[in-house]
Amino acid sequence: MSELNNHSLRITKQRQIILDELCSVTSHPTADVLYQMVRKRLPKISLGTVYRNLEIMSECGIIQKLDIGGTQKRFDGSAHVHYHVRCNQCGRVDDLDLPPDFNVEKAAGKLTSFKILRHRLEFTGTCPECQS
Amino acid sequence: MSELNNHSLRITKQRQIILDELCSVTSHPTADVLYQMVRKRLPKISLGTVYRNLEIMSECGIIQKLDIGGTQKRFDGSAHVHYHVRCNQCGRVDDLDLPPDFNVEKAAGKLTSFKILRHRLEFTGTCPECQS
DNA sequence: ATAATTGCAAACTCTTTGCAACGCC
DNA sequence: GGCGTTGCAAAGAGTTTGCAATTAT
Repeated sequence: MSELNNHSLRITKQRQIILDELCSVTSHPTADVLYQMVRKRLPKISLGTVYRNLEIMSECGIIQKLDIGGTQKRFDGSAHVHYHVRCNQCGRVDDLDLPPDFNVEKAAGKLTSFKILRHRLEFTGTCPECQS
Repeated sequence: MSELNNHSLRITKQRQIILDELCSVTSHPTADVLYQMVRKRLPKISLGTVYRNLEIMSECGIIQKLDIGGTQKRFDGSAHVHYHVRCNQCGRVDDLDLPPDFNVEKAAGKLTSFKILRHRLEFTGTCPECQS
């Protein structure tokens, strides 16, 4: 799948608007939420197109696909490495800008015969709205 | 090894054998792999029963449901907090017994208005078999 | 006795895919 | 014009659920 990098990605209005909408937002929307957002500007777009483009853009490293707890994948318009908090009640996902700890990858590397490539740290908590 | 007693949970042979098989293994099987394992001892068991019991037992804290990358959930017969490495090529998941770092939860708590409850640290790497 | 649990199959949710028409380069 | 991309709908994968029969306590 990494040969997608060699494909010339065309700039279609669908792709542009999906990326626009995703980047316009600090939440980490699921594909269907993003689909609803995009439909306000492109009423005829299909959900399949949204999925296809999110897949392609995350493979190209333009965006991130998040595989956080919960049944649906979420998408992040920012490609830089950072951590996340997920609300155990409503599922909301926020960024958590703790500095990425790459030393922990070295420590892990000493405990396993896996060749460590990256790590993911996720917090579960209760968001302010759900605390009341 | 975990016990089923203590809850209002009945000890059925299905439940007992599912737990037995899960605990007999250091891998982190998906529901369908575990189903195949259990079927060798209980050929008439249904996949739904396996799913139902894994759900119930993880809710009771007897086992853990892992929501690691990949399309299927995985299950861990051990309920103690620990980290995991997942192979980016074959999907195999191993334990990684780095001591859980609860200080990171305190640090995170200072950066967010979420009330932090727990954290999850997962590594991605290439397993020995896939390195060749 | 009675309430939890089971097997079965159908339903459900999320995501992917085949295909003919379309549109960017 | 060529070929990547789209909309549509159907298929796929994984999991959950309704129900009547069964079983643990």
